[in-house]
Amino acid sequence: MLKAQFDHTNCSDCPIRHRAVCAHCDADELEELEDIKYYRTFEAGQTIIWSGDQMNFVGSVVSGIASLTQTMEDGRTQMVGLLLPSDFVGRPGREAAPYDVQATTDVVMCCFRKKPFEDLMNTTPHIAHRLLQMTLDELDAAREWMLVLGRKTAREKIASLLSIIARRDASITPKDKPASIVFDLPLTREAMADYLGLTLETVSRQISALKKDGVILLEGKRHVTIPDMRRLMEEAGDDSDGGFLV
Amino acid sequence: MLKAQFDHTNCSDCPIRHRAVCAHCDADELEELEDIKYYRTFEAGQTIIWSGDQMNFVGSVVSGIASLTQTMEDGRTQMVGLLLPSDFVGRPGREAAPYDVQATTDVVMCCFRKKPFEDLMNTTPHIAHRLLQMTLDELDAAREWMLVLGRKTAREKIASLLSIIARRDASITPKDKPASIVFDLPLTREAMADYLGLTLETVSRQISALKKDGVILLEGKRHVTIPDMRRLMEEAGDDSDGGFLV
DNA sequence: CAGATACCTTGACTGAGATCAAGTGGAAGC
DNA sequence: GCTTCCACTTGATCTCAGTCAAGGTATCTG
Repeated sequence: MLKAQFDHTNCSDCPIRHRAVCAHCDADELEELEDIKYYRTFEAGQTIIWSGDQMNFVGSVVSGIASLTQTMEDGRTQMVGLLLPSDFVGRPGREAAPYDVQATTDVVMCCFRKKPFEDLMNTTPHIAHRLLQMTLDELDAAREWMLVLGRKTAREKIASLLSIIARRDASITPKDKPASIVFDLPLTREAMADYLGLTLETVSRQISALKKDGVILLEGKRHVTIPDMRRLMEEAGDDSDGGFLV
Repeated sequence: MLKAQFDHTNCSDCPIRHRAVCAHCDADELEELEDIKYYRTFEAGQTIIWSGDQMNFVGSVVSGIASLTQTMEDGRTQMVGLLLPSDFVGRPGREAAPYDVQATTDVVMCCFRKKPFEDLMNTTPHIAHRLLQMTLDELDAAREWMLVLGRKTAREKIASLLSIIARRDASITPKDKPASIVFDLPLTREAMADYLGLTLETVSRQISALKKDGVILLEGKRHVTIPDMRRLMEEAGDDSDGGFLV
């Protein structure tokens, strides 16, 4: 069942080589990383790290999608981060994990044992610097999301999520066709609800409404076409051009 | 009107010396910082940085409280960060500011011109490392807040905010009296609403309700006493001991 | 093939919080 | 002392999203 697209073993062939925490490393530094890295795969639905657990590794998502979630005692859950390929997992300098990390799809991770990685960080400014930039980007994304959670309507929330996923895909697929964007939703309705602070019924209703109004086209339950990205952005409440990040 | 508690000019006397971005700097490094630093004061209500503006400085909050806010075209606003003394403002490596930064109370900032600070960061691992830790802390706080915004009830939101403010004060005032905590709210009802994703009427109603139920005591509109911190934490939905940061 | 399961949709009703509106209390200004 | 203003409170009503419930569809299993 786990058919990981996982056919490289050294960093130079790595699909996230130029975007992950190792992006700015030179050949020597990469060699040091090679020594402490190992790959792990996780099936969709599996928990990668439990909140409160000791973290003994950090690493990068190579392929697939993982999510960070917080859960209250009574079961209410909120997704607080979506980890895409090249995103970093774990926190140098902290013992215990603050959130659950779950594999939303099948996931391949490039892991580093925590202690050696921390040592390497202290001697390799390229890594520390890159990690700071990535963390600042994540902080911006988290704050962007706070606006979505705090002030947007259900319809705007769905549109916001779709536009984030669409934009991510757009950055991977050619940019010269901004006309119509096509992608598969990597999340179930329930996962979307957890991300958006909604119930899955509301998610379903709003997706149906956006479909009825022609903002999106649906084929099956997951295959989405955005005929007019500008229209979607308006529905999301992010007027026009304002670019924000995943 | 602006009576800044601002009676130091060199770093060794600085009240945030041990907690700000300069915390780990040694004497030599501090001297370099002294050369590029300058102080600015802002009155309550003043905007320190406008979203989209070129940022030509970064810096630390020395005293007072500032807030990061995002605003939609139709006027809906969401506060996405609360900056307390020692918190860092600005983002090395980015040109434009992503949010408005506003002085909630009178604020004193220790500013560094951006370019020299970036240069210094590249040559001073102590600063870069400290900034990474602070950014990771802020990211944790932002994600904690996402749970509040996405999944908590109005009453729980208010209790969460009060417990954050109480905990911050507790970390400044002596710890040996966990029995009853007293502080002044540094935010208007409207600012609380913007932070919590509520309306100011709902904030007012829930504060009244918590008062009526004996969870808090109010003297005037701003002076709060928490007779039983554990009770407040329960109301916030953060069961018992689970510690989280400002 | 029947039955189970996971994921999704839709409908009817409810309720928490928003909205609209009026009023209170205290400080500042004339 | 009176007015004005601002921050806040309280009440009445409305509405959006939650809750509860039923049903649909595709995939998997024995």
